[in-house]
Amino acid sequence: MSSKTVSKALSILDAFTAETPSWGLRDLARYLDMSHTIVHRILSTFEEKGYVVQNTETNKYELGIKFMELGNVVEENLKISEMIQPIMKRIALGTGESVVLTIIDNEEGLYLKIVESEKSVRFSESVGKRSPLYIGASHKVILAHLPPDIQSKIIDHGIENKARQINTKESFQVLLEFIKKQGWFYTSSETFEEVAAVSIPLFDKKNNILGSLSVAGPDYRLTDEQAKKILPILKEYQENMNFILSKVFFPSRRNYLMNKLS
Amino acid sequence: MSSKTVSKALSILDAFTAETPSWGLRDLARYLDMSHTIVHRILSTFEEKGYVVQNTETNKYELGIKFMELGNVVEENLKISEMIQPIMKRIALGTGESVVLTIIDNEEGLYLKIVESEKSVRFSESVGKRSPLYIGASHKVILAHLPPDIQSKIIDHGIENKARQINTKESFQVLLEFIKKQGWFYTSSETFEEVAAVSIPLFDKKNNILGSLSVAGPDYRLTDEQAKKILPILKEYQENMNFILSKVFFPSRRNYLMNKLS
DNA sequence: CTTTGTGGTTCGATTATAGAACCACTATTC
DNA sequence: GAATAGTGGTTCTATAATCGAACCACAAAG
Repeated sequence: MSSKTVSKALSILDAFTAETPSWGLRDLARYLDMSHTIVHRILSTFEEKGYVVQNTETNKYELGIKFMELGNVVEENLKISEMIQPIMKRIALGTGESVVLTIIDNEEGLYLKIVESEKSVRFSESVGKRSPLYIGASHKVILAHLPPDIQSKIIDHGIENKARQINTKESFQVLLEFIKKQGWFYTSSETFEEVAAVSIPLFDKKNNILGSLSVAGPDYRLTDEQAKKILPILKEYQENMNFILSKVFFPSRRNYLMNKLS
Repeated sequence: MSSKTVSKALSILDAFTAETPSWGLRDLARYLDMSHTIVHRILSTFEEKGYVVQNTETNKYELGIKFMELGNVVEENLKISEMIQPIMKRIALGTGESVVLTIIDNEEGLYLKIVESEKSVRFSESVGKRSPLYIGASHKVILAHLPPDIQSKIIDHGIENKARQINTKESFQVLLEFIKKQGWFYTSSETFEEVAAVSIPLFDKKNNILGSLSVAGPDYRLTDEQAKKILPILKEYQENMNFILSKVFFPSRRNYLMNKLS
């Protein structure tokens, strides 16, 4: 059994995103289809505890610095910066492009870490963004290694939302099979316009898919041919990343998706 | 009025720190002096919403990746990385030492951002750590610019906790006055053993203290004399930082401390 | 100066919560 | 190997916290 009140409180938190980082009380209540009274009470509690601040000029509510703290607790716990950063940095220097670590989290792909290239024109996106698994090389490479029943569910979801990446379910499944066999994938202008990426999958010790490692850059520079040249550099660090991620991602995290789908 | 249930839920979150990032159910309940039933119900809710994960091997609970996302929402909202990072990087390169941005948040000092030096021996601490305002250059420089009544309250708090930095209230107040007049401060082995730091205060447009900017390094390298050489580099960027932080920190954040103390 | 919008508050009827007592399980003790 | 003490997890009802219609006070717009 779970707590209704806490659940509502967390739904309120979920409303704060990079796109909508500040909310007026009544706006937020309408968006969540809740009474403004309860939203107000919960926000007051968050504010009391330092989790939310109210802009005194606009009266709008925003997430507090507390979340940076807690985010850091998670990051430290995962030891991401310590172990993975140096590898990603090396790949960024070796390829001259930005390097992206994507993981699978709750049916979606999540940019966990990005190390940017030194070049003035480079792929630069914000960590923490989620998107469905049928879009982009970094995500497709993950989807290709998921069990068929979960694949099927996610593809159906894509078809429902009329994803332009999917023609027919069958052709998409053939594509995924190809990606799985090839062991890497290249896309151009899928998730982001004019951005291309090469991705390889990352696994745990038992060969369960964990996420992917990608090199991303402007499509005029990161062409199909250039991607093939970059591939060996990526693959050079694949086992190393697998090893670290296996240690860092406890079974709990790995199974999270599976639990949700069962 | 605030919600008791949500308040309890947030107290549970507060228990997850860099030092204690994972908790067993009953341990946590004991620590919080709550019934394990309610802790369990709240944790289940957090888990359902992806805010907490349970390690399937140890059964212990940990904060979920969600907090990295929300932490990022806050960071994007504050535009810290975009605007402040380049300045701190320049100072780090110019001085060869790590650069620390500290802000005042709810009676305490909070390391908001650290750009590390390139040297192999360098000051390296985790962002998000809090400590009382009477310890260390970066914090004292903030305390020196707070209103007398708040200063007094914080010093009393330090005396209660037998802080070794404070001899008598009077002598400490004299020191703070000196720091305020001088406009900067240097300490060695205060917050961290063998670590020295030079700090300058940062203000908003109305000259309210917002935080401090520090250069920190090993005390054998960052001596008193070296600090004086570094000072001009720090001061060079002071107004620039003031300007950016004033824009970035809404009055809500600035007044947070004051509201709490009133 | 009425209307419609804020954010914030009040209070009683309703409903979700609290927590003792309970499993099922594991590890340790004697 | 029976007894004990520890896990995490669940059940159930008296009770206490929550919900939300109706209410401010205020601001902007018509």
